[in-house]
Parts: sequence; structure tokens; C-alpha cells
Amino acid sequence: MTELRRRPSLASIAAELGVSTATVSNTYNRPERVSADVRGKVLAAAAKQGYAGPDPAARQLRRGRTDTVGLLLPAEIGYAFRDPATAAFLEGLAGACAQASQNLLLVCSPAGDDDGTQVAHAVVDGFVIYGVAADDPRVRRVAERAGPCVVVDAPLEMAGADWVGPDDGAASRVLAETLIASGHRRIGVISYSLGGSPYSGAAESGRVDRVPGSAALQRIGGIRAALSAGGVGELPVEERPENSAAAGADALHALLTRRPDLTAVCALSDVLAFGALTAARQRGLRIPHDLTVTGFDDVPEAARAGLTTVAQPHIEKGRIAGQLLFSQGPSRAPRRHTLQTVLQMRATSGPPRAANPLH
Amino acid sequence: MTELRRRPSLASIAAELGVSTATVSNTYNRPERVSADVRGKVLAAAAKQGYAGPDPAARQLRRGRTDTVGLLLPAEIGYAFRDPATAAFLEGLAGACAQASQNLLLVCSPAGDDDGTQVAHAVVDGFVIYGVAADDPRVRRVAERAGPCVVVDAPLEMAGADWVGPDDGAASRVLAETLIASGHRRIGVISYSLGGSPYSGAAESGRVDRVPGSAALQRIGGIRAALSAGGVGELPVEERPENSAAAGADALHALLTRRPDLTAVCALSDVLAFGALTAARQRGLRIPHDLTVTGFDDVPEAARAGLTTVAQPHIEKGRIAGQLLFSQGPSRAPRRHTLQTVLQMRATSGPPRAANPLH
DNA sequence: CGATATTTTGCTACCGTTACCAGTGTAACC
DNA sequence: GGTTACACTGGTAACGGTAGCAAAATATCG
Repeated sequence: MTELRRRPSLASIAAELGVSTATVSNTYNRPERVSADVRGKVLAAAAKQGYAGPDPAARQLRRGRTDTVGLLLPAEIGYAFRDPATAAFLEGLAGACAQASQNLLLVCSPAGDDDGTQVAHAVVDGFVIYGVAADDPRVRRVAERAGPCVVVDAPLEMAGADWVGPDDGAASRVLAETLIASGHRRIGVISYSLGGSPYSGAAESGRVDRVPGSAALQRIGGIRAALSAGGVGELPVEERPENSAAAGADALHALLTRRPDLTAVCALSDVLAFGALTAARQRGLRIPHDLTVTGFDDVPEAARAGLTTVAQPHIEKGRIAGQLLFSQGPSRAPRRHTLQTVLQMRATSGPPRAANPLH
Repeated sequence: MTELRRRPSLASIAAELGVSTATVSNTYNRPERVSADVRGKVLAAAAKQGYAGPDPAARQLRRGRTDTVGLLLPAEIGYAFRDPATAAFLEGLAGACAQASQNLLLVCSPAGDDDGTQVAHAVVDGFVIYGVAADDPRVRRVAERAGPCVVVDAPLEMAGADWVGPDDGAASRVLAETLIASGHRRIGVISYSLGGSPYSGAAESGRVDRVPGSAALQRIGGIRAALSAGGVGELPVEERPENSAAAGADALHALLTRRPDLTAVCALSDVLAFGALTAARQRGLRIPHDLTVTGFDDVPEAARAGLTTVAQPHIEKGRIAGQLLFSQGPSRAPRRHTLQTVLQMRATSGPPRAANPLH
């Protein structure tokens, strides 16, 4: 008799009870506006029909609000979970979301098809963009969408977007200045992707001199600034498309093969630095006697490994990104929150093997 | 003149051009059905009005499909990003989602308020439940919702849900048998939360003898089975509410204080084992001479630390969870996918310090 | 040139809720 | 008894789109 089973809805249970859909809706959304009697009946009928509460999609359309935050990560999404710095950021962001009763939507872009379809389809109120290079096509899709946006780390120009991150340039500059002060003159850099199409090899100046579209370029800029202030010459950069220990190891070999005279290598992330350390030891180099190696991020493992690195508060970064997003009004001036960084001098750095006699 | 600015919509750009909303919709969803001429005009008008494409919420309501996967994690969500095993799982799952052009929604439950509101509001087609204990109230909310579901690791009974995980009981049993074979008789366990309300201390039998509602209980069951098969007596268990190195260290101290005669300690996760190793060394114990320590998971750090542990394929686990979810038909028998585990004997295990003279 | 095939475009029901406001019924008060 | 107040409940118009098919426009063909 029951007409052929459709999915239950507000209407179907309203019909069964002979009340209005509005009453059923109120039972779920403002229980205090419905008498205990009716509420009980509604809940009973719902249980009977197997109705689990208002359909989230319809509710969102109607309310114009999703209570969900979108998160845009670097294209190869697995990376986000391999990198301890990103993981810590996620921890902070997820915590902020939980506190604000928001869910967190990870935008998963299939390889290649990066026209931003996934961004366009994401049902979210706003976006957090983490570690994505300025030229990523998905960024444009985010900008087109209405709604608040927070950019993390990357130096993106986005109208109305808030920003949180460290001062990458300044922090790197301090690091390089410290190395120079301790006598280093021949310094090299190992970098993850500088943006644009994936590239592996020596980063010629064409790649490095662009307008900074990524934190990596800013860090390189900081190191260069220190070098030229110290009257030291050019800066070899070895780039790898990904941020992994394997890439770091590989890059160190390539860099030292090309420039055997380097006394210090600055990796632009701790993960790269770990790989570089492994590779250096494999080459029989003593750290830091034969080679100084530094990282960036100060992930938990860095302390254990005694890595000299630049510390930044990752969890806090995530929390602040969330707070900025949730506190955005309809239209205000973009805010920038610069995070404190601390240079952590540890065991992988020291004076160069052949200290400059002038010092 | 332009009537007071509303948000642009299909209708508003259709009105501007004098075409139908259907045509505008087709421009976005089936471009090949619209002449290049009209398509161009639509896109131009859209750009002019600042329209970024069909509203995702409306589209979802209409299509009855969200192309989004929900992920339910243990209540304290930060944990998911601190634990390398979970991170690897996420990597696999996110990869599967990307391949299937699905986004991934992390359900972030605010502390305390675990009535499952966030689950009910999640706009998803299906759910993956990872490492959640059977008695978590949010699990019920998932079960009530229509749509496919995959349970990972935990021994939940959920109608129609697929399952993927290792055979925790069997794997632990093999581990314990190996320890017994090498002479150990007095073995202890360090566990993360066994489910139920948070508890810290010696897990009396009331907690351990329950019907298994978590992987931890299954692992303990496996160890016990090996012990009783080997004629060895009871099994002290030290429980901590969370899965962290600090908890592992703390638990080891408590366990050895209570039972100084133990020759082997099985931590139910690598993370706990790392903490236990630190604590053991702090107590002046030589590993494995004075104490054998084992883990579970074989996270990347385990190999570096030389930890004896049970390996399971985390990334694959995530990938399979995704594939199971995406391949669920309207109604079929639940599938179970058991993952291969491998006992990795490394440097933290060996014969007990005072080998039984009978051997 | 009429008829048929092939593109293009438009019509029109919903999708399942919720916000707003208007009712109705009961209790309290003068 | 007649108001006024209060507590519930109901009506209904959106929210912004999409699918499927009908209609119109254009192209193809003998």
C-alpha cells in the first residue's frame, strides 16, 4: 500500500502524521518551538521510515551556508601527508574547524586535469590555500568563487584574501647571514619546486629571478640578499620537483658534483635536508666539519636529528588560518598575520672546513 | 538601472542574454551541446557578472550526488596528523579520491559535543570510518544515513558496510608466538585507548575481556591466545587514552614499576613503542638485552629506529578503502578485504636476559 | 523544392529544505 | 465576557540547478 518506496523526506513524514513540513523541520532545527508531544511523534515516524534528519544538500541550498571549509593543497596531494610540516598545519587547522563546528573539505585534484573542476564543485563557504604556487590554475578558480579566503605561506596576490605565514625572506636572510658570519662563502641551495612546470636540475637564473610566486623563491631571495650584502657572489640552486628526502639526497649529489667547493648547503625544507644529510654521509663527508647543512621548518624530527633549521609554528599557523577565515566579515581590508620564526642552531652547522684566513 | 545587485545565477545571465537557463546550464555541463557562438556569449556574460559557474549546493541537490567522500576519524582529530600510520592511510585514500574525481571531507567533531551533528550535516555520498571505536556515537549517525560505507581496521558490525584491515588478532599472535619461541615468558602490553571513556592505568580484565570493539582489543586477544597456547599465564596491560610517544614512555614506566620482571613489552603501535624505547633507555635498560620492545604498524621511522614490529600496507589500505567505497553497488553482500601483514624482526627484540634454562 | 536528418535551444517539472509570517488555540488578566 | 499574551503549528515561496524531451532552426539529400 505504501506507495513505491522513495527516500523518506520531511514531506513524507509530515504526510504520515498529518502535520506540516515546517513542523517536522522545526523538530530538528529548533526543537524548543515544537511541543514535546509532537516532537516525539515526529521522531517516532522518522525512525519508522528510516529518516536520518534533514538532507544536508537541501539544507545548504536553502540556508546559503555550508559550514564547511575548503582546503587547497599542492597538486600531488599525497605529499601533504608525507610532509610533517604540512601535517602539523593540518592539525592546527582541523582543530580550529572542530572548535567552530565546521567540517574540512580536502580538494583532491586528479593528476593532469587541473582545470580546477574539483574546486568549482566543492561545497564550501570559504577556502584556505596552503603551499600552492601562484600560477596554479586552481587558485584562479578559488578567486572567482565568492566567499572568504585565506592564503598560507605563498605570496599570492588575491583580492580580499587574508594571509598568514612567516617572513620567509627575512628568516632565510638571517640564516644566511649567520652562515656568512661564521665564515662560509660558498653556499648552495637545494629547493623543492619553484613553481611552474615540474623541473629537475640546476635552476638557471630565468627560474629564480621571476617575481616570487612561492615561498621557495622568497627564501632564495633572502639568502641572495645576505650574500650580496656580504659581498659574496652567485648562488647555485638545485631544484627538484618534489619535497622529499629522496629528492634532497639526489639534489645534494648533483649540487656537489657541479660545485665540489661548497662549504654549506641550505635546503629549503627539513625534509630535503634529511635527504641531503644522508647523501652527504654517504659521500663520506663529516657534518658539519666538511659540510654545513641547514633546513627550514623545524619539524619534530629536526631536533632529534640535530638539524640546524628555521623554526616556525606550524600548528599555530593552521589555527590562525582557520580563525582568520571564520572571522572574515562581508568586506574588509585584507589582514596579514606574520608568524615569528626562530633560527635553531644545532649540530649540522659549523664553521667551514677551511676557514677564511682573513677572519 | 541594473536591479539591486543579487548574486549572479544561471537565471541572471540567461536573462541578460535572452536565452534559457537550460542553455546556460548546458554551457557548463555539456558544452558540446551548445553552439560555440552561444557558449562564447554565455561565458562573456558570466565573466561580466562575476558568475563563477553553477552553485555547487544547488547542483548537488538537483543531481542527488555530491562526489564527496566523508571521512570519520578518531574524535581528537589532531591525532590523525600526528600518527604516521594514519597519515599514510590518508595519502592512499586521498589518492584514490583524486583518481575518482571525488573530494574528501574530514568530519571535525568539536570536543564533547559528539552527538554526531557534524556527521549529520556532512554533504557526502558515503563514509569511510577509520580507527573509530564501535561505541563512538558518531558511528550510529553514519549508519543511519543512507549511502555506502567502508570500515577500516575497527571490528564494527555495520549492515552493508565493507571492511578493510589487517587480521589484527592473527598478526599479534604470530608476534607473541615468536617472542615465546625465543624464550620470553613474562610479557606486557602497552596500549592506546581500548575504547569507551578515556582511561589511563592498568587495564583490569573488565576492560580487556569485552567484546572486541577496537583493533587494540583484537591485538591483545591475539597475544593472549599465543600465551595461553604456550602455557604462559596472565598478560598485564597498561592503557593510555592516546596514541603518542609520550604516552608510550609513561606507560612503560608504569608497567615496569608494577611488573619489574617483564622481559618483553609489546606496544600496540609504533608510536607508543618509540616512547617506550626512550623510557627504557632512560631507565638504563639495554635493548634488547634487558628488554625486548615491539611495535605495530611499521611506520617509516620504525626501520630507521630498528624497531621490531608488524608491518601492514597503510597507503594501500587507504587506496582500497576508496576503491571499495566507489565500487559499491546499490545493494550487495558486504565485502571484507584482509591486508597482508609481515612480522619485521629488527634490533629491538632478542632472547630474554635470563633465558629459561629448560631451553 | 519538399522531405528528412541533424544540430541547437527552450520548457518544465521537480530536488528537499527553511525563513518568514500568518494563523489557531489556550491561558491569564481586567 | 472580552482582551491580550503566549505557545504552537501551518502555508508557501523561494534557494539555484539539471534532466529529459519537445520544439525550432539549420543542414543534407534525392
